[in-house]
Amino acid sequence: MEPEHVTLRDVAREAGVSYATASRALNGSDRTVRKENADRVRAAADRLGYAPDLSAQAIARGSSSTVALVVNDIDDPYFSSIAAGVTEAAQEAGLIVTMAIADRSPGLELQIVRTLRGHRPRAVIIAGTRTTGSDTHTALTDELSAYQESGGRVALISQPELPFTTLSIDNYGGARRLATALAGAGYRRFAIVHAGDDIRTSADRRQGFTDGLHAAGLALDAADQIVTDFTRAGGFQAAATIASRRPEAVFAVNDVMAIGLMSGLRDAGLTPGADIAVAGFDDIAAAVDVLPPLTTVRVPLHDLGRQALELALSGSAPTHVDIPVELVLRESTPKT
Amino acid sequence: MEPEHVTLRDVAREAGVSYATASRALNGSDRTVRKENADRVRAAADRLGYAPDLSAQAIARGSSSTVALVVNDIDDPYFSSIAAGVTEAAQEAGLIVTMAIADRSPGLELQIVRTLRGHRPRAVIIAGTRTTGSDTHTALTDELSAYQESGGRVALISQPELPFTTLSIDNYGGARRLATALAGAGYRRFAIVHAGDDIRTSADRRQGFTDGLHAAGLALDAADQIVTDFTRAGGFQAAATIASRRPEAVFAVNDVMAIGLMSGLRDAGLTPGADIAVAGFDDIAAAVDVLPPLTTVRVPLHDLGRQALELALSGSAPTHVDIPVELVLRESTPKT
DNA sequence: GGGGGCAGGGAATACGTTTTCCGGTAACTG
DNA sequence: CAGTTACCGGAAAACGTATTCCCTGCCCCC
Repeated sequence: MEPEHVTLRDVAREAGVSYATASRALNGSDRTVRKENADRVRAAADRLGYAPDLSAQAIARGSSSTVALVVNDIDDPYFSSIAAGVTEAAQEAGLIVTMAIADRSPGLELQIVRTLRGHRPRAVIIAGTRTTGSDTHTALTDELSAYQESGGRVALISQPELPFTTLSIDNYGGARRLATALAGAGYRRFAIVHAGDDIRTSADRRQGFTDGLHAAGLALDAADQIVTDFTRAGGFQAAATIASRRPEAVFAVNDVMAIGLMSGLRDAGLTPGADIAVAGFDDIAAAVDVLPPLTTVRVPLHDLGRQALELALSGSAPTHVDIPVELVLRESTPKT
Repeated sequence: MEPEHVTLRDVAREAGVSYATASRALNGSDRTVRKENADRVRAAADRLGYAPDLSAQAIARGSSSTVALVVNDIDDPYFSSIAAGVTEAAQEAGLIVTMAIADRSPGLELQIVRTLRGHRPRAVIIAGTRTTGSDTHTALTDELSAYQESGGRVALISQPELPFTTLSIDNYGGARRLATALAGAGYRRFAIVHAGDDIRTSADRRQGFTDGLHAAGLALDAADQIVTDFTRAGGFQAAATIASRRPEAVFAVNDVMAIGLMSGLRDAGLTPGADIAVAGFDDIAAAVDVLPPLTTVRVPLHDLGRQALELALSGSAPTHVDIPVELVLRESTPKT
């Protein structure tokens, strides 16, 4: 009924050799095995449908063949692009990805890292929304340090305040250049839709944008800085306030918020791109399919995921890599 | 320098008990251990930063705490929504998800399933694009059968021709009802943008749609059935042909294709919803953010992922579950 | 006070691999 | 032809945990 797992022993018996020989024949060992025996073993393995137990391999070899990935929300294109890059690179390296979703909760993130550590992954990649100053902050640092000291690799995405290898998106610079460009295009009265400053990414982008405006001699009223959720729904909700303030241009600190905002504005009777300019950040795939196409700042998310894994696997000392971004002007911010 | 992993033995020594006792104290065992000892063990574990080696646990217990998930492209909202549902349910069950990306290649999918089997996951969920009649088809069936017979659970999404637990989206019925609705709205000349019939999902939706048209007394010229890739790019490319044929309404067999098509049409000087109606299938999040909002057929992707995992874990005999879909008429197909 | 039960601790074994060590055979070298 | 390699097979240890089995000591009951 339940044919217990076919094990290396079974293969060896079937092939008429010791299981040491079988082991050597089936995976790359430095020891060579006579061709005839090797063939017999492989044939037996095929016949029996043998698949090596990766847990047993991991424990015997002392290192597993997995990498751990923590994201906030796999259904958000920002994270799914990163995940795609990480997974792609992992598969090329013959590694398997274990993925966990932190649901934007630092507590959950910490708990996840704890659990994942039990897998003894070769590397752990965290693409979270680091919130500054929380108490779980140091707990996470401790956990990752312990992991790193026992030989694990860590790479973080956009959390430069932690003492690990980090890939930093140029959030500040990108937002600042965006502000400069919009001011140059003739816009004068702005609003910004952002999340709480405890979310680093949001805070940096907001700061970059306002600094860019200042440099152009423009200021931003507090009432025109609308704080909401870091999601599409957040952007959508902000539309009501924006509609009542009627700025000439709005910067939403990421594309999903910007897209939600555009839908919300339309519901309020305003046409994005005509009545009001809208810009976002990230250049997710959907940015080019909304109408009007969204002005944004391109972040090479897919590559970012790739690089994060490659950097982690390379095993270099903790380092910081700056990921350049690129301004992408589209019709949502027409020249005035 | 490299403090080797702290193991159960270390914890036991630190706590002054045998490691059998430590093992019993740290995870739920049927055996009870004196409270004083249990506390000492837990304290020691905390102090040393002990995390149980899940591989070792898996091999000792004979069952791991992971589930395997295979998707075609995590960066596609269809799959990322499913993945979100699967992962959510897995985390609630205390399980960890290992994810692999098959990149729409049956061969790769097979290879992945082989590798994943080595993890001895509690369940494997496959959300692929089953292509009918390929030679890897039976190889995959064999592989999954072997896995299932050794105690594993399998759940597939929309691949009803395989002898495993399957969640079938009502692709045919949804597309057929869509056709009926569009015909009822007054459209007469149609086109379909679809993928090759080797992709079951595409074939079923195409068939449902044309059958629906037939029932309404309408027919579809072969030249109005455009075959292209099952992706946004595929839809985009199809726009040129559509623009030259100028049907009144186009059905793209999924939303990402429909959205690509809309962008392509616009580039060709046609306004979707005004010059030409467009409908898709899936109701991905972006469907409501494009302009005009996309008429589509809603598939509860997130729930689908959840159910797939729950069904697999429940361990019932292989069964087929029908996932109902819902027509969602939006402005991309205005009443004529 | 003696016997039976039971709670709980520890030694040892099992899990499925890899890898070290040992031994034997065949092929070279001088 | 003897001695040294090179090659290769097998026995056994190791990895970190769960679990079985045994043993001790205590409590309870008659």
